[in-house]
Amino acid sequence: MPIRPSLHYIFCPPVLWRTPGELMHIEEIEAHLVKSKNAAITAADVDPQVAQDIALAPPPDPAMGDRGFPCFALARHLRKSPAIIATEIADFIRENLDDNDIISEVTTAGPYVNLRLNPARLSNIVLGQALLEKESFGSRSDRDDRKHFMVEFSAPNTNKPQHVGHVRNNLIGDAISRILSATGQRITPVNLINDRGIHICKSMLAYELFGNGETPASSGEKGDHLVGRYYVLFNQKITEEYSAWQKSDEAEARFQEWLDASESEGSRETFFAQYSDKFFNAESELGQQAREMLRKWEEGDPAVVELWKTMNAWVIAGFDETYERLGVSFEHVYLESQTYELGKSIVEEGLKADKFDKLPDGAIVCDLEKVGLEGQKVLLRGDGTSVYMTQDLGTAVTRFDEYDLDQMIYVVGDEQQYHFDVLFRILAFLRPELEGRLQHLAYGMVELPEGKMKSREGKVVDADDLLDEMEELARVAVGERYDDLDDEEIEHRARTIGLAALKYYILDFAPRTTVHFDPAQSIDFQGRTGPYCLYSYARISSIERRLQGWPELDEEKRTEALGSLHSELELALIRHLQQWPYTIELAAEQLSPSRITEYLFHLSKAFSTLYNDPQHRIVDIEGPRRDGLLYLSQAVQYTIGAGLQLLGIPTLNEM
RNA sequence: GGCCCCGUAGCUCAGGUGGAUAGAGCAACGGAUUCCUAAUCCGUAGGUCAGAGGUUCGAAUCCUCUCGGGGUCACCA
Repeated sequence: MPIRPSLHYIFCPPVLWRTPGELMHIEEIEAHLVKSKNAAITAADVDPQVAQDIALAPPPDPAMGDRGFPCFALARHLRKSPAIIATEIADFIRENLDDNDIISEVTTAGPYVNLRLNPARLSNIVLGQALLEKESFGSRSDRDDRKHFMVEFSAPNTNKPQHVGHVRNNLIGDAISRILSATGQRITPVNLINDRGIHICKSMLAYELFGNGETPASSGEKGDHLVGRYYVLFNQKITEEYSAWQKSDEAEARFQEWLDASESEGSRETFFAQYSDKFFNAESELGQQAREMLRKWEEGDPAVVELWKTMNAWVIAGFDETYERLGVSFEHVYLESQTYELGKSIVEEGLKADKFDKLPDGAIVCDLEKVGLEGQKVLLRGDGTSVYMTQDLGTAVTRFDEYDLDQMIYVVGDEQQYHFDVLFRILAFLRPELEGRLQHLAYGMVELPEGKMKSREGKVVDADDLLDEMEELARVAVGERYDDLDDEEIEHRARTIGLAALKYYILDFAPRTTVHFDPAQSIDFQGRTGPYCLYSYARISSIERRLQGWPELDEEKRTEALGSLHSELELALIRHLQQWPYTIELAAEQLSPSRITEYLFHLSKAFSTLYNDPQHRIVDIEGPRRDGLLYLSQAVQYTIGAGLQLLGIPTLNEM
């Protein structure tokens, strides 16, 4: 994995253990290597830009060195073979090393130049920084180019409980907020609850018709689940109504009209499948009632508003419980019922500025050719009511104004990519200063073995059920290992382990990936998992207990201890820790928490390997190297803890 | 049909501006515990990176085409 020179990682300068003239930060090591490489290539009379473009990367085998780079690209400029150039460049670097340079060896392997770092120096710098920064190792608290990001995620509808798809959204949004925060940016995480609209009226109507006044209290059911049951019921009822209607003469007439008009050979099934929306809007009795309910809601009809308030309160209380269990939170929660009209004035303003057009029926549209796309987009209906786009335009502008934002990130499924493309273009068209300041973090859908989840049919993996199952599995696993734990401790461990398993599993997929989720066998506690990382962390705690705390040495003894780490397994861990700050940057740059899960597994794995190695049993080792190993373990623990923190996973000292 | 995403080991997935031998987990097979937690470790096996062209010293990665899967193209959200 090459280190990207474009990463502008800047550490807060540690105040301790600095010897004058010594390299002190991880970032300075990288910068020094890049400088040496660039100087040598430039000295060979090559354009500095060419030198800059050649990236340093760890060689395939650590035995070859810490960093290396190829010389192929120089052959063209120097008219010599890459291998000869590599030799000359290696010679130059070697001859120009400072006294006591951290680069301890320069070698070539054919056309590659490889640089080795002095292990004792590397160990002192990397571990020194980790031990100083502790749980915030790799994080920045501030930066010169600090920006204010708002991250919008979750955005549930109040007609049903949340499922795994929402869980993925919640976890990605939460982790990205934490990760960006760790890079020193200012983050405002927000939710936007979709609490109004025809889909909300569906569950309300079903409840009104069939609910018999039951409540979460009377039924003992969580509010969002109760409401979700009526949403499913509504869809059952309308499916029944539709099936019955399909046998009517009128339906037959519609079918014939379609056949004649389209000259298609489609079957009845295809026709009725695609006609269902029209049926809902034009023929359905239930559809008629739902629309009537929406109309009354918009008019402020007291009875409808009262029902709406009651049911939404149930759902939102249910959501709060789920968020609490998941450990995600928001700085501000927007309700669509309070924001859905925000965009109207902005659309009007665009019309006055001649950017939008008015259709004969009064609808205001944007000609998408003006923003580099085709077709047109309705921004406001002819009757003056708003559409999704209206509210998104309004909330975006309002947020930039109210929060003094630099960037806005929407965590929304990739099915809405086109919508956000259009939204961002129209926003930039209206407000040129917003150009490039909005991002859509699009993530793939979560699919079940039997296909897509269907909330309307209740074919979903429910978020609360999933959490329950994870905890139960963890409870069993804990129970198998200990028989002397009190219930409270078992519960605590089961909750943490179950949550770790779920979060790690979900976040280990790159966001773009469509997740194929098999509830029966997807989540494991073995191998590359959250519990695996927790386990490494807990083992280090057990070393601390066994050895009665971490060493506290003076600077000289400590330097000696850290400098005594020299085996391949020890150096492998130190090199992993060296990568940690860059890993956070990379995860932030790519908006991908999976960079963190990946890193944590590799780090935990490297630690487990050392831990199991007979030559590295700390209890069997004495003197400075024992202290060195203890410091190393402590640094690894800080880092695993820091990483899990970015994923929203709490740690355990015993599992 | 237009646009977007994807196709890598039996399964699920990684793979940074193109660089050295394409990785991991699970599953399979074989080992390791008088020991700091076996939710562990070590090893074996498993790949025409969908296919074909092209660019390049060098392609899983960039370009073109083909095939296959998904999404989207509403006055829904």
